[in-house]
Amino acid sequence: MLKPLILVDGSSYLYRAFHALPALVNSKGAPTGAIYGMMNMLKRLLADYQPDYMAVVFDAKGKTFRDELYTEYKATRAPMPDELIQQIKPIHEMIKAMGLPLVMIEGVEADDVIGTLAKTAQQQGLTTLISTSDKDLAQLVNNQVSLINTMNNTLLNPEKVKEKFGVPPERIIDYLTLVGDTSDNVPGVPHVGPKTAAKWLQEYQSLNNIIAHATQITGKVGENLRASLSQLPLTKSLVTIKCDVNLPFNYPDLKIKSADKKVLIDLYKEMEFKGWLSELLEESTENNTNYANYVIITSEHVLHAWIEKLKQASMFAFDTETTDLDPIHAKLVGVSIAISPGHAAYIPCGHDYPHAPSQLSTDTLLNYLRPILENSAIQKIGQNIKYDMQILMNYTIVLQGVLFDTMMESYVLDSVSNRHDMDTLALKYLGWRTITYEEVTGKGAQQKTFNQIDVQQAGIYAAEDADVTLRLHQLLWPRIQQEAGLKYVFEKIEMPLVPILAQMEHHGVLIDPHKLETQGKELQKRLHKLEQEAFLLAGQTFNMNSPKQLQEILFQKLNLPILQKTPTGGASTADHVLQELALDFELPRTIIEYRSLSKLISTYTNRLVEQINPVTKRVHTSYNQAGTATGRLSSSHPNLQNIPIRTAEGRRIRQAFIAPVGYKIISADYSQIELRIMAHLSEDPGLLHAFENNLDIHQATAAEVWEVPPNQVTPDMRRHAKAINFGLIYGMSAFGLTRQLGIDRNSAQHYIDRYFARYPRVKEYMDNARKQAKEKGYVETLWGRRLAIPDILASQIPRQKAAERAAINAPLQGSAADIIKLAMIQIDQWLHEASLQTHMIMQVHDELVFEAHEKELDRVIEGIRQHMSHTVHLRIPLIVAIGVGDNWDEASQH
DNA sequence: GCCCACCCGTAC
DNA sequence: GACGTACGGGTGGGCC
Repeated sequence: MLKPLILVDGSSYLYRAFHALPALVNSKGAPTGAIYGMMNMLKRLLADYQPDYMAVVFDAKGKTFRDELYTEYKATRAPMPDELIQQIKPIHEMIKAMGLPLVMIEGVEADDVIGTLAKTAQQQGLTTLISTSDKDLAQLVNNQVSLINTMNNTLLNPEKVKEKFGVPPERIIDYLTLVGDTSDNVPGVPHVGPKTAAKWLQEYQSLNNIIAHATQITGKVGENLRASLSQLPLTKSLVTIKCDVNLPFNYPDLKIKSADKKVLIDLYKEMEFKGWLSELLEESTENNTNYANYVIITSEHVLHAWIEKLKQASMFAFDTETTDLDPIHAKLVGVSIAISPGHAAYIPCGHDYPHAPSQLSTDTLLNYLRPILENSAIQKIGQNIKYDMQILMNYTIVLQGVLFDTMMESYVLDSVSNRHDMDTLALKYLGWRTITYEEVTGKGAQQKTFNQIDVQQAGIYAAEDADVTLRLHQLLWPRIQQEAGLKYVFEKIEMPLVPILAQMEHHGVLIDPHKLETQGKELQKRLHKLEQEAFLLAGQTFNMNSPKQLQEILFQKLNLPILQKTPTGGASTADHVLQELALDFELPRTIIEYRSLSKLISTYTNRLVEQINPVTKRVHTSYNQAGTATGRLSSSHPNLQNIPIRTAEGRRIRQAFIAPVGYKIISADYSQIELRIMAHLSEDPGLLHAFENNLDIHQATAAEVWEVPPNQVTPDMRRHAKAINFGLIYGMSAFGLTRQLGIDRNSAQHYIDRYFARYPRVKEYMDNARKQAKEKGYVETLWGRRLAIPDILASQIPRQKAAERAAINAPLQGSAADIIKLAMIQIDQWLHEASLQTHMIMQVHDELVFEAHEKELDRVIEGIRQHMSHTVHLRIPLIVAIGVGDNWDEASQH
């Protein structure tokens, strides 16, 4: 069988690669993401089909026949982004260097070149595979021509075209004529989309026949069709791909030539595609690979030599390999180190599959490493080193001298991109595709733990991790050093916090499982009763946990009014909707109660007990230090930052967070910290005055907005003022306030106007935040942490508005995060220096929780208060509310 | 059985 | 679309 001719729609792929893939840049700042994506796709095609003939076709300059026919053709298309333009020349060079025929014909669109080539090939009896992501090309499909979408590996043959569009390939032109193409600014019949077009074509077979029966088609779309009749021929000629273009070459010119490796190597170097570069170098020199200088150490004398090297080195990168992602359960399997780029070693100590080679024992290894790891004068680099710190704690090693964590370097440079794992960073910054953990261990049911992995294979993987960590640091650290604010945040906030979080996670929080189990059983009973009640009211049984089924019962069966839709168009059953319905109906009331209990039981009572470590009797959360866009921490497994507090039933969960015998729980939280930061940043006299005098801020706000003396503020006024204050922090609109307070739009707007009249500098702050985001693309915290606001220039207005709200909120939330992090660092240092037996065990954004020894209670409370209040100095005081108790709930009552 | 989008609810 | 930042449970549909 002859190999197929492959035609690549280069232009469409370049666009898709550009938008779908992360925006890579090389160290000179040149964008390379689209090039990388395009090359990836071409390499896949070559590997999958091993073609002899191929053409990579791009649009070229010059007006086409479509521009002549229709002056508005592609008129609404946004100009090509600069980052993409810069990548076009390199990708053309790279394609040529690979030996692939590059086709660009002035005045002819890529589609028409592809159509013509496919037709010619067919006449010669060849099969053709067109690689594209553009659906318009489906019109070319027949028994000898199919489309392949290399992005998701889907093949479109005639049957698949029918399946996808509802019409066969020979009707695709008719279909496209009816639907039109908004991206090319080609008009179809208004309000006719894929569904209607397919329906009509099934009914009338062809466009011509539809036109002939246009008068029979009823409704608004029928009218639209009749109104469009005169313009349909134009649309048809615009969407029809020309298959008879004059081509200045012959089929043999499309033969793939051998690659020019020298040119390719230079290009890969320029783009910093290190993985492909090493592949090529490996091919040409056989032995020069990235991994050539990785060694596996299994003898004491070799290890000894490396230990000497480490003592000499000014810094090194290291990484631990273990049996478990969860550091509490993990056992050490090996350690890797890198002392200069490419110069790395793996020391296995815990591989235990059948016939594993002899290794150093964990004890021997750690005895050699301990003096190095505990020596703070020897600088270490890690990737997510909090994890490695905890592993070493399990072996009583206290890691010192960790100055750099590449995960935190990445986070400080760009807190908005939410991936800071090593594989992502290596690709983004080094163009290096690392061996992934899954590639080594497999996944799903067959996944092995690292101790079962072949030592040789593990060695390459592990040594690469250390090597890449070192290289990432060498690239990222200079970028941080250039910016004083980022340097401060990295050196004085994030890195000192790493060992503190490691210690908090390691220490854990004591939980009383019996309390939770008792509560769980009670809740289960009540839940069952509520369920029976609901079934009676609904007149049938259904799954109360399913919003979908619930929605059918409420709005279809019982015909209750639909008060709000979900973002995807369904009828919402969210709490506030049910609250409203509950005024008139009984079932929603039952559902509300069921939901709140069901939430408690599934997320808290049951799950929390399951997550207690059987050995320590504690839960060991994991704080993600690089997880939020604003600088806050997040917590998971379990999430200790969303334990209920608002309801009595919820607070029973907190009662299960207990102190061990001889200890008490202390809870200390900053009062109104974000509003205080708003006062500081805006320098608004009204706000400053309120906080300087430690007034009840919501009462003071109410007094200002309603122009009454503070002592005449009613509870309702205060409640409204509180909602306004919170709303402000979030950049809320009059609409939002309307919904929050259940008042009409005009009153809401009036409140907001009054507020800004009374606190004019707050308004100024907000305008400035928007302005800075627009000008610089980011806003900053008080300490110079940068918070990117990428959507601020988005074309969709709602996204832009959301970005503006984020720009207002981020400096407030982020500065508060900076403050509490600084406080944690100071308090931790003080607790150590004073040799106190008190442990910091949780952080909940504006609250710190401690386990304090009873005999030092008074001293610790006063110390915590002093440190938290005076960590930083703002224009107004920071007030800290502190409570003590046998459990977290008691400690939260101040 | 695994993965993911969606809806919903908890915290600050 | 309408109030910022998170994590996570259950459902239900798609995929292998």
